[in-house]
This record gives sequence, C-alpha cells and structure tokens, in this order.
Amino acid sequence: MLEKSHRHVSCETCGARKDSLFGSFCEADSSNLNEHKTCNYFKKNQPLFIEGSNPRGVFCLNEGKVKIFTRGEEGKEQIIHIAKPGEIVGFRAMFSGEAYKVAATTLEECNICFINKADFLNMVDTNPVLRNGIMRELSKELADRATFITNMAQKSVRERLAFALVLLDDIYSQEMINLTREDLANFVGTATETLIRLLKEFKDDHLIETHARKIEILDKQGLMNLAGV
Amino acid sequence: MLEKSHRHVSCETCGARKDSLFGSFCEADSSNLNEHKTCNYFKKNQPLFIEGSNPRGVFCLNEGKVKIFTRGEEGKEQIIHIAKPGEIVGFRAMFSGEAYKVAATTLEECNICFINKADFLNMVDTNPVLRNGIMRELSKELADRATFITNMAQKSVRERLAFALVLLDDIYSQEMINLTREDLANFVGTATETLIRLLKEFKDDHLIETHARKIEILDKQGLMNLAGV
DNA sequence: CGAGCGATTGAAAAGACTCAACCACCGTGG
DNA sequence: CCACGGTGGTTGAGTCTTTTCAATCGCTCG
Repeated sequence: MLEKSHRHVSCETCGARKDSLFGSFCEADSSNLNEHKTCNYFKKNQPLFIEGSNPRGVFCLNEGKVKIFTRGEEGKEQIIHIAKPGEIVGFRAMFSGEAYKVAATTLEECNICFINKADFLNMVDTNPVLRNGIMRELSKELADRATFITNMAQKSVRERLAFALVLLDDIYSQEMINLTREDLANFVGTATETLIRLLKEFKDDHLIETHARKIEILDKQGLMNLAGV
Repeated sequence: MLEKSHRHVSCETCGARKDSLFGSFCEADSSNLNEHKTCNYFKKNQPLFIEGSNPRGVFCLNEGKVKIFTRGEEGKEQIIHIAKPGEIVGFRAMFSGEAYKVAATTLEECNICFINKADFLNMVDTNPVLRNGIMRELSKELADRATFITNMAQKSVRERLAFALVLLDDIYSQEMINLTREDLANFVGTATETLIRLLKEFKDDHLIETHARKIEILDKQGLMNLAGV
C-alpha cells in the first residue's frame, strides 16, 4: 500500500520502469535518470498540470492512475486517456513548444516521479532508442485517437460504454474499475444519468456486476460483441 | 491547372515545400530529397493507401487535397483530416511499426511525390531539424485530436458543422469548399440527410451560400460563434 | 436518351439529454 | 454516539435532437 507521504523510488529497481519508455535503459542510463528525477506523493484528485499552463517536465507514474482530459465549452471534462503505472505523462507538450492543451489529474493516491524538461529533452537527444520509442508511442496514440474519434462519431452510447469498460478492464487489470459515475460518463462521452441507466441494463444482462461504485466485468466477450470489436 | 498526367516537380523549386516539414531544408538537402522522390499523378478518388496495408513510404502533396479517414463497423467513413498541398501524408505509420490504421484517398486530381520508407527514415535519422519538426507535428496533431474527440462528444451536430466549415474554409483558402455531402457528413460525424437540413438552415441564416455542391462562407465570425470558439 | 449517383425532402421513430426529485453513504462536529 | 450537511448515485418524466427509411428530383456521363 501507499504511504501517505513522499516515498522515494529508485529508477534502477523501479518495477514500473520496465514497462515504460525507459524500459530499455541500461544501468548507466537508469542511474543517470535516477539522479535527475524527483519523487512525489500526490493525493487523490490532485492536478499534475492544467490546460494552458507551460510544461516544465514529464511525469512518470510509479503507482496510481491519472486521467488526461480536455474541457468543452461549459467546462465539462472529456477524458481522453487514463494512464497507469509505467506510463509517462505530459511528454507530448515537450515537443510541441506550446502550452498544455490537456490537463492531468490523479484518480487515486499516486506516487509520481518528475523529470525536468531540459534533462528529459537531453536524454531524448542523446538516446536514439528512447527517441524511437517516443516517436513510436506518439504515432500509436495518433492512431488510437483516430479510432476514438470514429467511435464517438458512429457508435451509440451503449456501444461506447461497452468499449470503454473493456478498455478500462485492461487498465485496471487486477483491480475492479473504480471511477465516479461522472468520470466514467466523461470518458464515454455521455450524461451521468444515461450512463447509470445503461450500467443497470448491463447488470440485468449479466455483463457486469457493481459493488458500490466498483464495476466487475463478468462477460468481457459479451461486452466486446456489444461494442463491435 | 493540372495536366492529366504525370508531372515532374523539382524539390528545389517546389512551391509547396516551403510550407512543409521539408521547408527548412538547405539546397543540398533539397537536391538530395529530389533525387530520392518520385512524382506521380493521381486521379480523383484514387487511394494513396488503405487501412491494413503496410507503409512503404510517405506522400508529399504538391497539388490537390486528400482525405484521411478510418472506417467504423459498417464501413462508414469517418474523415479525420483533410490534407492540402505542403502536407506530408502517411509518416505516422513510418514510426509505429504497424500497418496503416487509417486510409488516404484523393478528393481531387492530385500531384503527389513519394519518398521511399528507407530514404525517409534515413533523412529523419540524420537531420535533427527535420526530426524535431516531425516530433512537433506529431505532438500538435495529438492535441488537435483531443479537441476533435471533445467536440464529437460534447457539441451538437449543428455546432460541429459550423466548426467544420470554419476549418474547411482555411483548408480551401482561396477556393470554395468542394466536397460531396456524404464526405462532409463523414467529416462532421452525422447522417447525410441531417447535414443537408442544417446546411439549409445556415443558408436561411445567411451564414453560407451554396453554388451547386460548392459552399461559400458568408459570415465566418457567425459560424465561429455558433461553433463556440 | 436512359441509367445512376448525388442531393433533397418528408414523416415517423428512436436515442439521448435535461430537469427535478430523492436516496445513500460518509465524514464532521456537537 | 448521533444528527447534519454534502457529495455522489439513482430514478422518473418529458422534450428535443438526430436518425432512419422511403421517395423524389436533377444532373452528368456514356
């Protein structure tokens, strides 16, 4: 469990690192990275950065989950992505030379390391493997977002919810999906009331079960069929 | 006007190049590029590449426009982007190591140069300015697509159409917007019939005028207000 | 001149949203 | 220990947007 305070993690032994963009780092690279990062504890619902602010560096998730979102006209959040341990958050804005167009906020208590912009860019410049990994990651996400757009445009809310639950099941892997109904609605792109009604239908169809706010997936294949994947 | 056949363009003198990712190329770079590219004529509605195929290189638009799209379940197109002269199409898939997740098809007669994958990647490897330009471009598009997703999720069809017309007015700059109603509907993310009805409303409100299929923007600011930008 | 595609219109149905009220859980402070 | 306030979750009813289906029109191409 997470201590309610700053906890120092060493990059050399960090379990999340091997799944990350830094996964290929040799020992020297890792120890260099370790010297340039700081390690921070974040409370639940604490922002990493907000829209319009200027990027100062990147965040490497060691423990906990973070939502990435934009806001529509009336301030309603649209969640674009939910990042899990091992993911680097905020590196896109390192290259665009612009302020953040998205915001990031913790969904749980988190342990997150921070790497300064200059240090990060320096690593990218000097490490071709890291650089290629980043370019691959950027490209893949671009493709993911094209699919996301198509889903939003062409699928019904029911289909999108089924799709979202399948995605979230992977992100939450061992645990159960644990989001407020509002966050889930903002991920699916619908009203909270509509979301709740559909969840009930899914329960009636034995696709899921709810335990308070947590959602247990009973029939992943059924959800995938419903989502049309 | 475009000749109905292959037309050779030299990179050194290409007008579209200076707006492109190759815009910063010095003379030596340009002439190197020129030696590695081929120049091709494309008919209207001719595919550059389709979903699922393997990337062989990148396409540099010299003249004409190209739609980039994915397909939903029933094969319905969702247009993600419309590329204009100066844009490089298909470079995302160069880095992902995967097959194309999107497809590209010409909307008009086009003159398009092709650069082989190996040559392109070699340029990226050896030219830091080009590389940084690409990383900046990838990052910006990622942000654009986040906005796109939010628009799809939160705006009404009317707002999305207004927004789309403003975007298209920039893309078509000097000319009038010239798309089939179906393509426009697939860009906005709606049914063709709905699109036509809304266009009529916009005409009644003196926001636009139609000349056969072409759309003339009369009140861009009015459209922007409607779109909520 | 006819075929066929793209554009347009009408009517009905469905999906989703809004608004309003109510419930349930949780932590706080008395 | 319990009442209180607040947030998050749930339900109902009515409305509106958007889609669907069907039919018609009009232009272009062979």
